[in-house]
Amino acid sequence: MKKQASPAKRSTTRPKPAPGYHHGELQEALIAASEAILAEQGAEGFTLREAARRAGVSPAAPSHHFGNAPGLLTEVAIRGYDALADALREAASGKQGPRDKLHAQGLAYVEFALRHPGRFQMMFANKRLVADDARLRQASRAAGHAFEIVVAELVGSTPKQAKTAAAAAWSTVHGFAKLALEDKFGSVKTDGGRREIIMTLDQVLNYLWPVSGARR
Amino acid sequence: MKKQASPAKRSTTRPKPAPGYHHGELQEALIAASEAILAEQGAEGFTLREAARRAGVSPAAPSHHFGNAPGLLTEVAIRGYDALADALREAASGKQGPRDKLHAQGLAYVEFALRHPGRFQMMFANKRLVADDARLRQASRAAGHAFEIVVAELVGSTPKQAKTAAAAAWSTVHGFAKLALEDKFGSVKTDGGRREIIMTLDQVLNYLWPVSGARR
DNA sequence: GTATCTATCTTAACACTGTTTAGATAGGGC
DNA sequence: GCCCTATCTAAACAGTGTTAAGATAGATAC
Repeated sequence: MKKQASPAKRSTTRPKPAPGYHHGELQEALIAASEAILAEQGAEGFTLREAARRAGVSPAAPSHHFGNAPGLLTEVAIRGYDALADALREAASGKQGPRDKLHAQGLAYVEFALRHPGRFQMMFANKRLVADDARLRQASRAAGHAFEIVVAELVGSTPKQAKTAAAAAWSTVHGFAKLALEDKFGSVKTDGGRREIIMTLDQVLNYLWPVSGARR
Repeated sequence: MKKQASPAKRSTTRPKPAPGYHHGELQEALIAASEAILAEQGAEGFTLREAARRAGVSPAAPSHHFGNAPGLLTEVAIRGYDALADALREAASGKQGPRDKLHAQGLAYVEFALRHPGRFQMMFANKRLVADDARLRQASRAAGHAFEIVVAELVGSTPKQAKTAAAAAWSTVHGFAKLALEDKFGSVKTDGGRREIIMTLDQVLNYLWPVSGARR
C-alpha cells in the first residue's frame, strides 16, 4: 500500500538492488564485497557497514547470515586458506625434486601474500576471526599440510624431524612475507620494489635450502 | 570562584589527578597507559580514549602531545624496538661463537614477542603507526642491525651474502613468533604451551643453524 | 605585584563504527 | 485462500577518533 511495486524506487542510496536476494545470494555478495574492500583498503580498512553498503543491504543484514563481523571475516579467511593451499600445491606440482618443490612453494607463499595483502593479513588476525571455528582451523591446517608433504619428502627421516623442518620452512616464508608487507625489505608499493623483494627471497631460500649439492 | 581549590573534588570520574601535569608528565603517563593496555588487551584492544582515561585526562588531551593515535602508538613502538634491540644485544653478549650468539638471539626474539604480544604486534602494524617517522625507522633499523652484526660474523664472506643471511634469520624468527602468537604451534595462552613452543623453536634453530659441525 | 602570553587541558560536537531490538516484507507449503 | 518462516529494514545505543572553541594555569615581562 504505502509502497507500490516500483522496483527502481529503492535505489536511492543503494548501489545494487541485485535482483534475487531472498534467494541466498547475499552471503556471496557480502563475501565478495569484503574481499574487494580487503583488496582496496587492506585489513585495517575493512568495515562491516561498508561491506553491507556494497552489497546493497542495511548494516544489520549481515548479522542474519554470519552473526557478526568476525563471522563474515572467518568465511573470507577460509576461502583465503583454500586459495593459498591451491597455490602451494600447484607450485609443487610444477617441479620434480623436493628441494625444487620447496623452493617453488616458498616463492608461491610470498607471492600470494604480496598479491593479496589484505586477505593475507586478515587470515592471520585471529582476534578479528572466530579463531576456534572448525572449518577455519581445518582450512589453515590444510594449507600447512601442503608444506609438510614436500618437507617430509625432503627430510625423509623421523616424522618429528619432518615436523621441525616444516615449522622452519613455514616460519621463514611467513616471516619474510610479513616483514615485506611492513616494508622492512624496501617499499612493497612499487612494481620494482616487489621485484627486488622477490629476488631477495630467492636468495634467502637458496641460502637456507640450497638446490644444488653444496651449502654456503 | 565557581570552583574552590578543593583538590580532591575533581576526582569524580578521573582515576589519577596525578599532581604535576602542566609539567610535562602527560606524555609519559599516556605512553605508560598505552603500554598497559597493550599488555592487558593486546594490540586490537588499544583505544586512544582508554589511554586518556587511564592517564586521567580528557579524550582530546593526547592530540596536543602526539597529534593523533598513530602518533602516540609510534612513540610506544619506538620504545618497543629499543627494548627489543637491547634484548638481542644482551642475548648475544652472553655467548661466544657466532652460532651460539645467533641461536641465543633467535630465542630472545621469540621470547620477547611472547612476553609482550601486544607491543610486539603493534610494532609491526605500520597502518596504525606513523610509518615514515624518522625515529621509528631508525629504531627498527637498529633492532635489525643487532641481527646483522652476529650474522656477518657467522657468514664471514661478502656483505651481500651477509645481508641475505640476516634477512633469512630475521624472517625465520619473526615468522615463528607471528605464527606462534596466532596459535599455529599450539596454544600460547598456557605456560605449558609456551614452553612447548620454545622447545619447537629450539629445534627449528638447530635445524637451520646447527651449533655443532654436522648439518642434518 | 600586576598584566600578558603561551602551553596545556576541557567541553562539546561530528561522523563514524558494530550490534541489538522490534517490526516489515516476501516466498513457499498447507 | 491462509499461515509460517526466512530475510531484510529502521531505529537506537554505546563506543570510537578527531576537531573547534574556550577555559585555565605557569611563566614571563614590565
